[in-house]
Amino acid sequence: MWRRANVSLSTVSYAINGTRPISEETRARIFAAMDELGYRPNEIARSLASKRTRILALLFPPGERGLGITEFEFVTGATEAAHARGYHLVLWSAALNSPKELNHLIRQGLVDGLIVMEIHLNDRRIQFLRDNAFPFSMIGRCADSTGIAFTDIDFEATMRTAVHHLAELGHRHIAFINHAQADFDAGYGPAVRAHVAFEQVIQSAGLHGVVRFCHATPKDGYDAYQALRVQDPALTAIISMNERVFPGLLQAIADAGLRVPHDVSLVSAISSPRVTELMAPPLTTLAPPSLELGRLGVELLIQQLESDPAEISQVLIPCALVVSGSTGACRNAQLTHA
Amino acid sequence: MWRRANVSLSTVSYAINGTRPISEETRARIFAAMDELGYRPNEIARSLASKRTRILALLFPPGERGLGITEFEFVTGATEAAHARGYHLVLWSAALNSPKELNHLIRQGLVDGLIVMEIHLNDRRIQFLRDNAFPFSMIGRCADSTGIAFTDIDFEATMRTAVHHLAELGHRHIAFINHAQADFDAGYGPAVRAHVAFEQVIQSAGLHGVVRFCHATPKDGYDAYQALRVQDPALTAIISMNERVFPGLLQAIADAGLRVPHDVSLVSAISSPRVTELMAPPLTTLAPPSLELGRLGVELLIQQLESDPAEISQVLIPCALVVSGSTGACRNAQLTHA
DNA sequence: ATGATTCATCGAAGCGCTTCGACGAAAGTG
DNA sequence: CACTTTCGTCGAAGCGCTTCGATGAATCAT
Repeated sequence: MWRRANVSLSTVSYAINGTRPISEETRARIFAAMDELGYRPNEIARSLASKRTRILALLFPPGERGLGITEFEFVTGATEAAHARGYHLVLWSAALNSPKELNHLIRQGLVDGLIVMEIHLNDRRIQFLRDNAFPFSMIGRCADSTGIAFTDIDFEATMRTAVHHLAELGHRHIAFINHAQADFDAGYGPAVRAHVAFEQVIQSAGLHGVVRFCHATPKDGYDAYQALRVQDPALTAIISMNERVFPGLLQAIADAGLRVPHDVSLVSAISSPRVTELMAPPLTTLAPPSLELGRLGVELLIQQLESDPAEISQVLIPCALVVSGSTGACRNAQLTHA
Repeated sequence: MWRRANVSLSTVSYAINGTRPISEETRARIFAAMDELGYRPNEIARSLASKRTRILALLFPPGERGLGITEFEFVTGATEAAHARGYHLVLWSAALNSPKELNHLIRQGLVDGLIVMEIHLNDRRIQFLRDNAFPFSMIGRCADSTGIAFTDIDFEATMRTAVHHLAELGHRHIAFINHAQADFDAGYGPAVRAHVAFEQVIQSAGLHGVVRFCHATPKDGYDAYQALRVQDPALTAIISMNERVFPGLLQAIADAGLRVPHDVSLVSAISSPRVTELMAPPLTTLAPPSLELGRLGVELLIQQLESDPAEISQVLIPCALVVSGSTGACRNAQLTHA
């Protein structure tokens, strides 16, 4: 007990948590004793007594989409934000993304709330959490996200930036290579939203666009370029959601006797410049604000947890355009106008 | 209370934990009631009572070394292993890598043990944990790792694989591009061990080797190649620890009127094929067993925690050689022999 | 049969905190 | 100056489990 500072156990608690007023003199005595003895309150005991663990869980994506750097930065950003707010972050991985598994985990009472990522338009996990009124926030969003705190990429603004960048360089015929058809059909958020945004922006800018789904392999990238040329022979620029198709794309372009960016401009959407700068030429990239998204995922959850009438915020952030060696003036700006 | 199954609270506890024998019939009744009511024992309460939280912390590396995929896979592997063993994994990030911060965290009693990564030869964190007899395992190892559970890349075997691969192709003059001098001087494990291993393997194979430190930028890669050519004009192969130097390396080689792999072979050591396959040509790579290392970090810690006279294991795993387009037969195999 | 074991179960005492109600003492009110 | 407030502190009652010692029933050896 806290005979060391001549106060009762409860007084120590009040001093640490600021739950009740404590005289300046007593508080000082307590803190002095605390670090004299190197004392740290036991988190587990506090959690049990207060019914708040100050532990958050990040629901981890399953396998391997993209190169993982983006996801990794979510984790990094979230971890940092959590620490900054005095919370701990635990990782819950893929397999348990079924409602049943999820149920087991949240019933354990280990965490105060969840950050969910890799959201699909109709996500069973989200529906489950909502039904059970368990606190959570999303990195991404579903079809109907009313009343749910989330942060996501602003796909519309991002696509507008990409298309305008190309349009300013004189490109009129632009292709969009999306994730695989299966991802789109499964309602994977980025695949659907970027698709919709692309068509919208192309149309309102009066440009000519073609779209195509593509698996994340060089081989499929190669085939995709050939198919696209058939779909639109006047094609001079390509925006791709998946960085792994570029080797194939570049090869196909070279095989066609064309050069990047002289004949064809390339933009890598939603990927890390750390990766795309390795390619030759280094790719113009729309870099997602991954650290920020991770950070916000945590912030929005904590806000919801700590504000009395739970506040729900929704934040969209566009990707940053990093212009590099794969985009340039359209070779035949006049021709395509005709 | 557990009137639902007509047993006492303690009997339920024994049934769940297997702490004492329970008749088959009673156990069945208990489990039936459990999932009828959707009951999950409260982890926090168990932790408080049992003084074991079944939570492990992964001490996260700070900033940005490499492209992060390797580190990310540590995290993924560790998370999965932890779940498989019924543990939770929390992330503790960089800033708190000082002993003082670390002390605060472990005194909170939140975690049973630590997995530490990005180990330096003389790591203050390790010294601190050892002095305080706090359970931990390392991904990596320090100068004196006796009595500490760790898993690490087998740099010697890895380097042998790389050099032999090149030697079989006829290369006799091989360069090694290490991390930055500062990392080496700071005793960063991979930088030091790979370096030593390279020189050792080169010597015992009777080859000619040159080594060089290099910052992780294309610009420094470019300069490094030029300097290496001066150091050894007969150079025909380069092994680099850092994938980010390759664009510069490739550029410098092209500027010298040479081609990869026709004139110069390139090997990317300790990096992800997922990244190096994006380059042109795709790079021959020594892929670290990252998932496995993450998994083992957890396994070794748990083994230590659960075995009665704490067992300490140490496991080295070599990188896998993934041969790709950047290595080929040495152009002037005969010439260099002279 | 009878005492000695073993087996399955129960009740009670914590684990180290938070939080509620209470209680003196100092301060404000008419 | 008696009377209500406010302030700072204390003791005790849990939080939901694990674990220890104990108990009664069934099993075993003699």
